[in-house]
Amino acid sequence: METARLRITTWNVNSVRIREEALRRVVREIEPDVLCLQETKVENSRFPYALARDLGFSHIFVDGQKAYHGVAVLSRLPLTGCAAPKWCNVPDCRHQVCFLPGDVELHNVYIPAGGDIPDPEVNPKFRHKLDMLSALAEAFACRRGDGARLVLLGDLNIAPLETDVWNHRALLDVVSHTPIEVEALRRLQESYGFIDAVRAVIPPAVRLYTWWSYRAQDWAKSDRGRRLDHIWLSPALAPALVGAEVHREVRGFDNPSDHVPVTVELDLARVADRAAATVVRQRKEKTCESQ
DNA sequence: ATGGTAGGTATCCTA
Repeated sequence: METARLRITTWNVNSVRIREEALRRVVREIEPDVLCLQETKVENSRFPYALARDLGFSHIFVDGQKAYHGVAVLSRLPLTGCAAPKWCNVPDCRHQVCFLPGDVELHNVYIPAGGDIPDPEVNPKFRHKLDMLSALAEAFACRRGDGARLVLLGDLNIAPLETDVWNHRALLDVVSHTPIEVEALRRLQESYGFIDAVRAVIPPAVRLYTWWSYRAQDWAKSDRGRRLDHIWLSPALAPALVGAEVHREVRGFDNPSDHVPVTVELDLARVADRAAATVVRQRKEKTCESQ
């Protein structure tokens, strides 16, 4: 019988070029079929393609720029329909969309960190963060109910739950956990009815972090983390969810990123015939175009 | 309460 299991991992790698050893170990230990990276910090022409191919990823989709941001999808499976949308009239490389076999539409997203001051009137970086979230929400709201098999993942730079930060009260006015951001993230999630795959597996009552500052003397001992990296599924794909993991141990690797990988495992045999979903989606796309 | 580290780039920006 044909295997329908799919392991998809997201990781803010904080420079793909300096992370070769950690990248090799992550792929060896996690064995993702699809590895989505953020903060690659490299132009496409200088991306380490040979390393990616050596790790078994023969399908590589990059959208990078010099020094800042940058996203990449490394895949063992063919990628089709690749696009790198831009938002808010900003040329940053922060979003990729592509299709995996099984009609799975993958969105690799890197939301702006937002700077230090949580006020959009005085801080343009915070304004940009909120604007990109609302622009994405508007785009997905237009498609709501189209039955697509969506995965939206990446560094969303927001920790929405009280248990997603080491101290809820202390972080209420710290960018990444302010009520205005949490509300903006909630609106994006609700725009299409996305399911938080990680919290569907690991209960919200459990403290869970994906990022620890480089500035701590001992990140593991102080454990002042935040859950900034997420994997969401559309309602049509949610029944395929069979597992989710946060790879905390990766923060303890030599020369680590400050973020750790997050993985979901999907079993596409658990979702309905994709031909039916495709028909619904095409009908909905026509509706949106005519508006 | 403050400042702490890391990566890329080219001397300071971003996270």
